Formats: sequence, C-alpha cells, structure tokens
Amino acid sequence: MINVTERALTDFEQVLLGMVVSQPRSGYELKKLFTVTPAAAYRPSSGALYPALRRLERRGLLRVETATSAGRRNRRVWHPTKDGLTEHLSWLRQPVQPDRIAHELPLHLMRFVLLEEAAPREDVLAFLASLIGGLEQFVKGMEAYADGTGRQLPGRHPLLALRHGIVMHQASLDWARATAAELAAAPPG
Amino acid sequence: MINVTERALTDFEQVLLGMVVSQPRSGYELKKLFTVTPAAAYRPSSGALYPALRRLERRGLLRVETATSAGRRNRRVWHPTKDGLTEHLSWLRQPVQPDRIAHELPLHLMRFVLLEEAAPREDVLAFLASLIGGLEQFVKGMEAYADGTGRQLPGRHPLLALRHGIVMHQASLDWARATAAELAAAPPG
DNA sequence: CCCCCCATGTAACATGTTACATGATTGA
DNA sequence: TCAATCATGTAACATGTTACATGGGGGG
Repeated sequence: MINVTERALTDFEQVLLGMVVSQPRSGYELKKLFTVTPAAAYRPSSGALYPALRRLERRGLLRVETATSAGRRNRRVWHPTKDGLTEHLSWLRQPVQPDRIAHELPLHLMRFVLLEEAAPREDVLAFLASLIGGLEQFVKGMEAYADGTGRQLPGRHPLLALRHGIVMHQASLDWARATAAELAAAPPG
Repeated sequence: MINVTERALTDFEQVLLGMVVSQPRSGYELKKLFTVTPAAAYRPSSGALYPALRRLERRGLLRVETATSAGRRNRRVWHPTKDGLTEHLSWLRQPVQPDRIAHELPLHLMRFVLLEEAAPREDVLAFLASLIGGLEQFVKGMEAYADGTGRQLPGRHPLLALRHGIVMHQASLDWARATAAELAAAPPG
C-alpha cells in the first residue's frame, strides 16, 4: 500500500520500526535493546543500525527529532509516521507461513511481544491461532517425512537430527497452546 | 593452522566443505542437498553456492575434477584436499559455546550429522557432552534472568516469550541427553 | 516446438561486519 | 589524566539475493 515499487522491508527493518512504534527511541537506545536479554540472538552493529533507520526515514515510515539535553551530546530520537504505524500493524497481522516456521520462529516471538502494546487482544489470539496451526502442520510434516523418506537416510544421525527438530517445535507448539489458553482466560491487561 | 592470515570460514563454507568431505559432489548436487529436507532452513542460490566453492578452492581446501558423461553437460565434481579434511575435522571438534547456543543450534545439528561419518564415536559423545553442558548453562541463565530482571519487564508478553526460549531449549537438552544415552549404549555402527 | 530438468555461472544491487572517527561527560 | 559510557556515524570489504545468461538433453 505504502509504496508498491519499493522492496519489502527486511525483518530487521520491521523489528526496528516496531520498537519505535512501541516507543520513540534514539539509535543508541535501540542498539542497547538488542543487548539486554541474555543470549540476545542478534546485536546489530552501528553500520547496520544507523543506515537502516535512514532507510526507514527515506521511505517516510520514520521521522527524527533532535533532542538536546544539558551537557550531553544531542540524541536523534526516532518517531513513527502515520505510514510507519500502518506498515507495522500490517506486518504484525500477517499470518504465520507454515513452511517458513523453522526459519522465522524467533521473528514470530518478536511479533508476539510487539503485538501486546500495538494491537487488541483479539489480534493476539488470532496470531497465536495462526502460529498453532502453522506449528501443527510443520510438526506433522516432519513426522511424516521421518516415518517415510527419512527412514532411508544413510546412518543414524540424520534421523536423530530430524527428531530434534520435531521435539523442539512440539515444545513450541505446547507453549503456544498454553499461552493462548492463558491469555484467553486472563483478565484484559 | 592452514593459513592464519585468511579470515575464518563462514558457517556456510564449513557446511559445504563438510558435505564434500562426506562425499565428493558437484555444485548442483550440493544445491539439491539443501532442498531435500522438508522446510529446509536454507536454500543457497547459485550466486552464493558457486562463488563459495571457488573460495574454498582458492584456499586450497577443495579441488575440482571435471566429470564427463555421455550426452550430458560436464559436471564439476568437488573433492576435499588434505588441508580441507584437516580444517573440517577441526571444525567438527570445536566445543559448543554456551552464549551462542541459541544462534548456532541448527549448525550444531549439522555438525552432529557430519560427525557420524567423519569422526569416531568418542568424538560424537564428546560433542554431545559439550552440547549438553552448553544447553544446561543456557537454560539456567535464561531461568535466572526470568526470575530476576525479567520480572520487571513491562507487560506480560516479554516474559512469556522468554519462557518460550526456555521450553524450546529444554526440549533440545532432553533430546541431547536421550541421544547421548542411546548412542553410548548402542552397538557401534 | 516448447518447456522442463540438468548444470554452471555472472552482474547489479542491497546489506552486513569490522574497524575506525568524532566528540562530550563522568568517575577513579 | 585515563578509561568508560554516551552517541552517531563512515569506509572498506565480503557476502548474499534476484535476475539473467548459457547450453545440452528428454518428453509431450
């Protein structure tokens, strides 16, 4: 909608945009946000972060305000534009693609976190339902492959590795079901 | 050892090298290998694959033989050199780094598969022991964070997402323990 | 005849990492 | 004074994706 001729935003750009939507922040704050959690999956370098923010600005999804504060170097605080908010909400609402679930699971968890503040509970439950469906399909597909073609694989390790994928995603599925039940039952935040 | 001044091989290059060590193959065969498994995590493009093979050749880790076959376009079949084999074995034996485990788990599973043919059982068990130790540390660290700092996170979703990471890696840990026990007990392949 | 599979590769482009540059303030 | 933290950024370089080029063979 926003601009059809432009390429799609990268995952990293979508996450940055979401963090700014959740709260206006400077590049430095964003950088630290990735560092906080133990074993943060990705810590963007300056050379990745600052150009990405500029790209989002050039597309009209972010705007920047220079914040002066006594005795400090100026911070450049990024805010979402109306188009930025629209784009982010559209990304948050995209259904889970079952065939990409192994690759995108960390991203889906990021979406789950960002959904809490940006969208109503019904969107959160719709997301979890989509995630549950995708994981079910994925696990079933892996099990079918393991019981069929997988048994012809040479040696023992390939099948054992396949089982690893199954048990991990089964654990993810269990989590998603329990979480959906919990959120559906809990009083609204 | 092989050449200190060169950069370290990328993960992708290590995996390619390992696949060639396991059996000499052409670029096209390697490309298909990534496609076989359901929901293959990564499918390299030609533009990634062929240059990577050339880089490995330039480093003296691979050599190529042109295989002619009646009525077919010539295939270029890659073989490991002595240095290539050494490098691969060294990679296979590297211990698991607990702080990178979330990021590198799929790679470790790849190593587990490649270890079966390339190294004796004691190396496989050493690898699994290292993986188990890393996962234990990782899970404990995540749990400590969740019970400490994590409780101060705003909203419910961040903590729920943290729990997702914990249950997934706990499932991985369970798998590693069961697999180590199974392989230690089973007759040698 | 056309399309698909085999099989290898290049060119343009976007993005990422590493390392460096810059500059102010706080605390030992 | 020196180091660390705050804070933003660039330059060189390597790598990846997308799309295209090339060319032979088999099947409908």
